[in-house]
Amino acid sequence: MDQTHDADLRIAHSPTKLRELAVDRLRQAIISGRFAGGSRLVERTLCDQLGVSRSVVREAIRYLEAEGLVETQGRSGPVVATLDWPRARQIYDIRRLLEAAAAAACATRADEGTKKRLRAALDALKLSFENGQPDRLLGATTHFYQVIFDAAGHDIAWEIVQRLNGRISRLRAITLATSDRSVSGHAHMQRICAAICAHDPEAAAAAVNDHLRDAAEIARISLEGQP
Amino acid sequence: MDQTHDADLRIAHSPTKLRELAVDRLRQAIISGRFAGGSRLVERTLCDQLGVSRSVVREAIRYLEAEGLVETQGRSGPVVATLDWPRARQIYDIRRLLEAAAAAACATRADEGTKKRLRAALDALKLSFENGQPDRLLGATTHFYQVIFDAAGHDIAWEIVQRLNGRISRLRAITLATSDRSVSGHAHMQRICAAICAHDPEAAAAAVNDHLRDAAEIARISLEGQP
DNA sequence: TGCTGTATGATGGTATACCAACATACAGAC
DNA sequence: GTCTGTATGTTGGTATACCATCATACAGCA
Repeated sequence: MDQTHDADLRIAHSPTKLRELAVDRLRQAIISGRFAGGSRLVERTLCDQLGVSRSVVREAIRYLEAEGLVETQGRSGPVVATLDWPRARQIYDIRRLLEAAAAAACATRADEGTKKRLRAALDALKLSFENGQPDRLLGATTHFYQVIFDAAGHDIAWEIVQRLNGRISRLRAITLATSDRSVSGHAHMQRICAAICAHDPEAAAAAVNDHLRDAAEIARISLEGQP
Repeated sequence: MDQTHDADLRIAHSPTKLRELAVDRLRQAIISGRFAGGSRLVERTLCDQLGVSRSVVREAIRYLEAEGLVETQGRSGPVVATLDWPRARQIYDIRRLLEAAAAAACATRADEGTKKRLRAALDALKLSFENGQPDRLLGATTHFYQVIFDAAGHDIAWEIVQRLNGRISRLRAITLATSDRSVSGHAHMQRICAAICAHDPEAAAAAVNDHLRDAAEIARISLEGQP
């Protein structure tokens, strides 16, 4: 029996569970700002909104708690996590370390396929800058960095970065779209792409560092309300 | 009414929930190897073992899934996560980035209190090396690094490192206790402590890098079975 | 009016019920 | 012995029940 043909028939993905749908829906609602930072997530209300039982809601909340998007204060129920500048700064710092390392690794090992995907992601990113929809901008940026992390083989770091990005999602939308920057977000990513395609890990890491430092400064102004 | 006295009466911590106890107990059982990598975690069996209902067990499993200690494969129930060398290497690499950054920040800002705590942690560590119990060794090492992260103000990085350490806990016990190292684990930490107390961030980061590189190599040999 | 006590409703924590799906054992036929 | 069909048991996913605790409203009293 030819093993190749067996593989074709394999059912690789199980049906999506209600729980998974609920987690995704809730995560999106938090990230999009529909549930603002500090707001209560009342289980029975969420049951009505999501159309599922409390079991599903509770399990979803446990996931999101572990991701840091939801906090459970001692004696009252779950609350959407809030974000102050000191914590945001930590998140930007960690991202800088992990993203710079991934860009450097990607620059070392990028093949033609990777470069092609990266340039395509950069084109899509340029379109979404022109388009002006923040969600598409976020999605395009995420995809750009995902290409880098995939090529670098940094799966676990990507998980961590995705989680951290979830926690600062509101900020990210603002910082990406901000036009009063000395160097645009798109220009930063062009530099990252160029350094990777030139197989220059140090330039790639430096470009990521610059990008994240800029973004962090805009975030700081946004959160602290003063330049 | 004196506000100071009000603060004394405040009930700061809510009673521990069954759910929290179950998470801790399960986490410890996984970390200690009682539930080996790859083994099934059957909900009803865990209910009997923990003496709680399925709700509590399920919610605990959701947390541990989000932490990466438990994996849920498509069509069968939760399994204790396994660890191969490529993933372990990623974890060591990420730890190196985060721990080196924390040590450098700690070296920059360490006050006398911090230095004192660090030296005390190092003394306790030396005792546990002599003592020979792996769990105490792990605990002492964790405490040493916690002092560093606290002083550095890197709370979020510490959360991430703790989680990553949970995933490689078996490996950590082995690498810490290994005696056929060119530089002992304790000696590495002495160097880290000395660099921090000398306010030398670069030396602190370099010492952490050396420590983690050594540990990663021992882990690789342990997982791949060849020097 | 302010304070206290009581009733009611809302909410989270936990236990249990129900069902579908899957795994395994067993009987019967060839 | 091998294969098929059926029965039974196990397990996960989801819904619901129960209870304790807390918050709020309201009534009564000084």
